[in-house]
Amino acid sequence: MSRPTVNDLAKAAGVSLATIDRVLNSRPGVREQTIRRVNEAIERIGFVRDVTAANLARQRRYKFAFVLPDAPGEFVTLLRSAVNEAAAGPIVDRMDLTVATVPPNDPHFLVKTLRRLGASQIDGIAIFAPETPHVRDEIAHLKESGVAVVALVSDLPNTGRDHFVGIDNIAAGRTAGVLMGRFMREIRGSVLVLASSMQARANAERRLGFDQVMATQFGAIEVLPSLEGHNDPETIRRIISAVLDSRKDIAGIYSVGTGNGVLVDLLKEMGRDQDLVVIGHELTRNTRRALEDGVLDAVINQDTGHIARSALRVLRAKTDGIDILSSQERIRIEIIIRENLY
Amino acid sequence: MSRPTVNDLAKAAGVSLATIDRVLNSRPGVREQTIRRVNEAIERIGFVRDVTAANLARQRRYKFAFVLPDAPGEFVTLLRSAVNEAAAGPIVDRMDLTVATVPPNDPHFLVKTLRRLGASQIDGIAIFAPETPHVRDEIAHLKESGVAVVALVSDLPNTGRDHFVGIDNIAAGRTAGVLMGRFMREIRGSVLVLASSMQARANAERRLGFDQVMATQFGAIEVLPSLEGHNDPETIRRIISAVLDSRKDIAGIYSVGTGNGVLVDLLKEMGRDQDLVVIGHELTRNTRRALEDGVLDAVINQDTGHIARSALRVLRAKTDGIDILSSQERIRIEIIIRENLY
DNA sequence: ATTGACATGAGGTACGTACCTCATTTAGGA
DNA sequence: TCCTAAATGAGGTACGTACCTCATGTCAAT
Repeated sequence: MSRPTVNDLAKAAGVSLATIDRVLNSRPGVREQTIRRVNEAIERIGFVRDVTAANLARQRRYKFAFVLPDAPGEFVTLLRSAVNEAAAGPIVDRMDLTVATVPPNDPHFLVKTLRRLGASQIDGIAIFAPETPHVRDEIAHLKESGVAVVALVSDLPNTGRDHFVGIDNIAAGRTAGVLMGRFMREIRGSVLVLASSMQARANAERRLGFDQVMATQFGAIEVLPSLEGHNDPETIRRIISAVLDSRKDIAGIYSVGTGNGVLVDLLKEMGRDQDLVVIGHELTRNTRRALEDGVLDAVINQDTGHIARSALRVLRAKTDGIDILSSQERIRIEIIIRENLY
Repeated sequence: MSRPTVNDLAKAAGVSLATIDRVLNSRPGVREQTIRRVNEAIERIGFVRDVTAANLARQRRYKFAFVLPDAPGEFVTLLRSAVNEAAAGPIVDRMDLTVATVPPNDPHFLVKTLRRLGASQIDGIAIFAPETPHVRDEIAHLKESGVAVVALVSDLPNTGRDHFVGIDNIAAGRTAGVLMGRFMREIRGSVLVLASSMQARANAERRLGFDQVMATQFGAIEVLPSLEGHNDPETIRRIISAVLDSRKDIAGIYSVGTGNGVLVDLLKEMGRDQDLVVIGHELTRNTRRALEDGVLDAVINQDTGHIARSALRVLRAKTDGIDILSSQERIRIEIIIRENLY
């Protein structure tokens, strides 16, 4: 009934408390056969370390860091806010949390930041950055030092990171594609695709998923080549209005990334805010308003609050060597329309 | 920098540790002015009780119970599974969790169950049951005894419960309505509405939301009176096929509750599995398969895992007298199609 | 049998807080 | 001023575990 303690475990293994401590904390000076005996007793009586008591005894502070890009996009701002909100809640009990910002296209600076963090007795790092060979190497070093590493939003699949907290962007693009095709009354015409830059892996994956669905399920709709707005309002205005002016068959717009404020304003000015199917990503202040105004028909969202909390839970679990609850840590591809806004 | 302890607080308030203990734990024998002095010191130095250290000292076990209906529906089965899964995870540290089952239409048995739980030194109860005057009274008693009460899935708005963990079913119905209208290529014809029973408050609310949207945004679509299947496969088959046979203008089906297995099978048998827009609720094994097969076009879901964990977090927070993180505890109205299945 | 190195045990203190007992102080009334 | 009741302080033990020191035991080699 009651939870077995280290005293129970010592009795069960036939050793002293000091030996239990040595085995549990991998201290030197214990024979293999004694270690085996203790581990068997752990299985036998179902001993589970009381992590909160241990943290009290050792005055444990978990040192975690988020490494976020210093990018102009709204999503990063939202993510930073979410990290700050999580930092003010119960999840950070006994945690020291650092947020490090790196320029988005400077792998050298990123590596330097990771190195600095690695040298500061950090327990875990959540990284939102693209994968490069140097990043891969640095993460390998972190792993060797026993630092827990979580890839945030954008996976780092070849780095040996402990966990990925984010969505499958191909599936997100597919989701957008299905909604685009289903929301159109007639399967004809063309769809304009807007992205900040197709260099970003997430954007490329979303476009790929979108194309898959449009080609297989809505073949009579032509998906136009991606227009790159580079987060520049004037560029976005120029390229979008040029296409809308020259092609009369545009039936929908898929905005692959963030930065939807300019797009929404432009559609309103052109009087095209109610006749196109417009689908974007990420629930920001701009996309919220656009959903409410009916300019945006749906937003494919990943909840930054869930992402921030999940990263912290995973980092803590990895540091403590305990299991995570998979269903809790699976970030959803959320479809948001006006009626289910939250 | 470091977190103030009870020793720091004693110094700051100019009293002994024993007095601090008396004030913090509301023990008798402390003058009002001393209490005031301690509370001012708490504000001044930002003392926050270390709940985990206190729990260790007092060998605290939280005693929580879920009161669930013994109903034949899949959703309750899913919810029970979710509670069991949560019970196997880290969230139940120092918790004793009980699941009590009550017949769905027996308020008397429910009240008896609540009374029994209330008499067992329970700290908190999560209740999935309809609100009746007797239930209201019993919850009032529980509240008087300091028991935390969370309404689960179906709100108990006039009971003084501490928190509601669930979705707004009117908004869920509206969401279904928007998808129904948007997924139709032509705004005409009629929609068949299937419910287990319209007596259930959730079902009535969903139907209300659905009607609101259909009437205001898709007025040329006729929404038929609800058909009540009473969770009986034969009844469901009979009433659905009768309508589908007699009316050739049926363009969509809205299934308000659960129990979609029979509906899906029948549509397949009748060869109507690909030409209707079919929208249902709750992500169950049946609706998953139906989404994958293309019989169901969308499912409006509330994540039972999130609900179970949220209830436990809220009950624990209420018992400890600390704040909850609102954004974490807001249950989403999820739109699930095949591409964003999880 | 003796010695030395390694393994293990015993006992103590610490973490922040709860809770208990008994001694001391304080405040108010006669 | 004295007495009494109430308020407060002082000190100790407990929770489960970490971590330290030093004493004791074990084993292998000489």
